[in-house]
Order: sequence, then C-alpha cells, then structure tokens
Amino acid sequence: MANHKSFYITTPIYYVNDKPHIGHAYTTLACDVLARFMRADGRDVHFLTGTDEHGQKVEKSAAAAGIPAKQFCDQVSENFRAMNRLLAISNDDFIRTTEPRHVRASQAIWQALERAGAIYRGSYSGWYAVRDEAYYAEDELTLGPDGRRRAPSGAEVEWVEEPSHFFRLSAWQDRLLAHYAKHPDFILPESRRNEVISFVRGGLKDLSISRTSFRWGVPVPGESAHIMYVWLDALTNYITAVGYPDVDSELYRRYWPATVHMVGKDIVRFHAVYWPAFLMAAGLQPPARVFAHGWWTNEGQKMSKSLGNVIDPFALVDRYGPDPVRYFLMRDLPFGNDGDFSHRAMVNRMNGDLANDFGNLAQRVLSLVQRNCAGRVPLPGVLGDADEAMLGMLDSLLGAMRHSFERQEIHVALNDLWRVIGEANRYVDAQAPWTLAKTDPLRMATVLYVLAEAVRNLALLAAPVVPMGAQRMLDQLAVPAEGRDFRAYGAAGRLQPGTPLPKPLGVFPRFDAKASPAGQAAG
RNA sequence: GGCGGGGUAGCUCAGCGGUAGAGCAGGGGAAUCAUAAUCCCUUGGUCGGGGGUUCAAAUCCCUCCCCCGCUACCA
Repeated sequence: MANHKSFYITTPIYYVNDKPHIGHAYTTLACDVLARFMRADGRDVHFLTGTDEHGQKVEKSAAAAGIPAKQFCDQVSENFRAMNRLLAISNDDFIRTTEPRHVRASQAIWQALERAGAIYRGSYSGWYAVRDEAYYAEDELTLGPDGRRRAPSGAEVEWVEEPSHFFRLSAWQDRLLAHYAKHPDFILPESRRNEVISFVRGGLKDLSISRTSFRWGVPVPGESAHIMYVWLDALTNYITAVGYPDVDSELYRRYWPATVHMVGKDIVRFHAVYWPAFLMAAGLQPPARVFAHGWWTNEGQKMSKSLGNVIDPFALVDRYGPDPVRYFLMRDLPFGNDGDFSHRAMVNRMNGDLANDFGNLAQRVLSLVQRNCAGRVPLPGVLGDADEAMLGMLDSLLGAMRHSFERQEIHVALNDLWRVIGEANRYVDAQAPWTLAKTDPLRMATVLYVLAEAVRNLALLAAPVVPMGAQRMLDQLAVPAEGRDFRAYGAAGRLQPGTPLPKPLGVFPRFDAKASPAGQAAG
C-alpha cells in the first residue's frame, strides 16, 4: 500500500507511430511540474512516462520502412526521449511496452483476470474498413446507391468476424459507479467526471481484448495466435513500471496505487472506466486519480495534419527557449481547459511575466546588492512593518501553492506566485533602496536583505515550472545545492549575511523579434 | 435527440444573493535601482435575450438563443 508521502504520477504512453507534438509535450510537462514540486516538498516521487509500441499500425509502418518492428520502435521511441531532454523532463523511469518486464506484467494481469473468471472466448465482428484499418458502428455507415456500405471516410467496409477474448466489463457498472461516488476526486476536472458517470450509467458492454489479425503485440498466455489488444496491454504499463506482478516488491508497495494518471481528454474513458475495472477484476487497487487536461489550438485553429498546423515542440523550444515554453503552457489557461497557442500570447507571457516581472525583479535587486553591499549578502537590521509584511506574504505562499498543486490547479498556483512577485516589485518601489543608499545605508541593507530573501524564495517556488531560470537565480544568490528544496523555504533557509555573490546576469531575456522573425509560424 | 459544461470589460478569466472584479491590452502620470524594465492613477461592461422569486440577482427559478464536450472498442 502506497503511503501518504509517496507520489506516483504518470503520463500516458505515447504511440510511437506519431511524431511528438505539443499535446505530448503538454501532458508530460504538466506531470513534470507536479513531480518537481512534490519532490522539492519532500514527497517520495515516482514519475513515469514512456512509449506504446504495439499494434497493427506499428507493424505496418515497420514493414513499409523495411526494418524489423523492434528496430523501428527503437528509432521512433527515441524521438520522445529527445523531446523529454529538450523540455528538461525529470521522469524517473521511461517504459516501453516492448520491454520484457512489460510483456511479463501484461501476461500476468491477463492470467489474473482469467483466474477471476473475468475473461471469456467469443468472436468479434463488425463492419471493417481495410483502408482505414478500423471498425465502424452500423449507424456511422452510409449506404451508397450501389448497395455498398461506406465509412465516414468514404472507405468501403465489409463484415468481418474474428475469434476474440472478451473482458466482462458489463459486470462492473455498479461497482464503478459506487467507486466514483465514494471517491469524488477520482476523475478531475468535474466536467469529465460527469461525462464518465453518464457514460457508465448508460450501460457497459463487454470489451474485446484480443486480436488475431496481426502479430505485433503481447501474446495471450497459452494462446499465442491471439495478441492482447491495445488498451489492456497499454494500460498495464502503469503497474509494470512498479514491479507488477511482484506485488510484494519494494516499488509496488511504495507506489501503487498511483497518485495521478495524467491524460488528455480523449482517453479519459480508458483510464476512468476500463482501467479501474481491469484492476479491480484482477484484485488490484485502482489509481487514486485520473486527471484529464484539454487540447491546444494554434492561433485559434484546430490542429491537424491535413491543415499542416500541428505545433512541433522542437521548433517551439528552439524559438522561445524551454523555460518560456514551459511557463506559457502551464500558465496561460486554467489547467484542464482547452487553450489556444498564439505567438502574441506566448510573447506577452514571456516578456510580461518572465522578463519584466520576475527576471527584472531579480536583476534590479541583485544589481543593487552588488553595487551597494560590496557584492555580499547584506546584514539586516531590525525589521519594520513593511518588511514583516513582505516576508509574511512569502511565508504563506508555499502553503497556498501546496494546496493548489494537490488538486493539479497549476494555474492557480502560478497566479498566486506571480501575485507575490508583484508585491515584491511594489516593495522595491515603496522602499526605494537607491535613495536609502544615500540617506540611510543601514535601512537600505535591511531592505535589500528582505528583497534577496524574496528572490530566493520565489525562485524556489518557481523552480518546478522554470527550472533553468530559477536555478540561475539561486546560483546568483550563492544558495548551496542542499538549500534548493522546500526544507529551506522561509525562515529555515535564510541567506547568510556576508556571503559573497557573483556578478548578476540577466535571467529570462525578453523575446527579441529581430532575433526570431515574428511573422514566422511557430510550428 | 439525451446528458453535461459554458455565454461577465478589446483579450483570457474570477465572482455564484447585498448596488460589477483581476491580469493583459488602451490612456495619463511618477520614479530612474533594473532586461526602455517598475510603480501609481485611469478609460472601458444595461454580467447572451426575455420573464419570474426577493427588500435586494452575474449570482435562485422558468423560457428562448448561441458555443463546446460526451453519447464504446479511435494512442
């Protein structure tokens, strides 16, 4: 049983047949921010991401490329690891469904389901379009004048039937509804929870969980003509990574059930309906939460391959830098909602929030210290009301952000953080240390000490979102490595007066249109 | 069609019974430590339309209009 200090967070495993796009980056990024925050806060974090490498499409793409499927996966899976490096993702593990540990876990959960009587043999049939490699429901089809049925895509369909194993999902309707009722936060945001509940209330059909039409996948134990079908194989990755089927293993006991499965809104059902049903049927605990985030549009347009406007995270980071991209994606919309990416909004955030508000705050404070305190942390005198108020706002900020992050309200946490950054800028202006330098050097030292503390604490809290810039700020305050988590927050980690500081350098540069033409598309 | 969410300042959104708020954008001013950054003041909304309940409604009820999501095997 996972203890309350542990925090196991996962991204979906990404289908290797796809190129990494902003949606993948976004999901992973949200997990990274949460994982970094929790780690800094002393939680025992396990952050998992990876790639889904099975299925007919992969099999075909590999064949088309003329290479073995495994080799194909090795190549394309690497694209996702490259994306992670690019965005400074701090995952603890990267799982691939082609790994032996995962084949073992998938077959083990299959056998557990079989023992529980949750699986039976039958046959899967439906209207299949060879061209689309997909099944369609009767009501999606149109009957042409030639008497042939066609899919919405225009592809001709034919009635096919193949033997298959089924999972008794229909038996889980009441237990799932009871689970949702008992755990109101199992699915967030609430609107997604409503959708799932209404879906389950509508009745559940048994689920086909094996296929014989392709080979690239996990063989069904004892029946290798059958391949485990996508979702059972894919979802199992979350327990593979913590050691399943060794439920007594150190990892499993520490981290299962998962704290949060982060998913896009398109795959909520698989995570909030099928997955808990699989787990409960296998005698395992369901995860504590499934959080579904929204989708991005690009300059108001839906992104699609045919429109050619899919945002490439590599191009994005190349243009704006990793910290600004991370910040923008986490800040510009309520987490859970859909958002729109635009160059204008991106630059507004980058320049307004990062460069002007935060970067410039650090720069002006550090420059004042450098020039007026001989480049050392000043020695504060007695604190006045304004000083206490400033430090007090900082002290209460950690608790507020903790509360928001607990519910994945990343935007609320950032809003709170930037409100205090604003307070710090106002404090600078109100105290005018540049004037005190001439009239009251002792008072100036106190003000600059409070401000240096403000920058230190703000950098600690900003680090999960903008790790590179925050670390550079802490470097400039000569904060030692062991002083960079929340144990050092507030009074516990005050700067030592007299500590020599390096020359300040700008953090969070403004976006320069000349260096990167504004007219150029981001994607 | 059914279920759910939403329509509040130019933009993104908060407020959800007590005579309209924030950030950004726009306008004016102050300051000059700083990445021409910062700070202060300010223009701007009959809170989608209509009806009702109430001493009092973005806030509750009814109705209409519009937008979005879900409505099963698609990563």
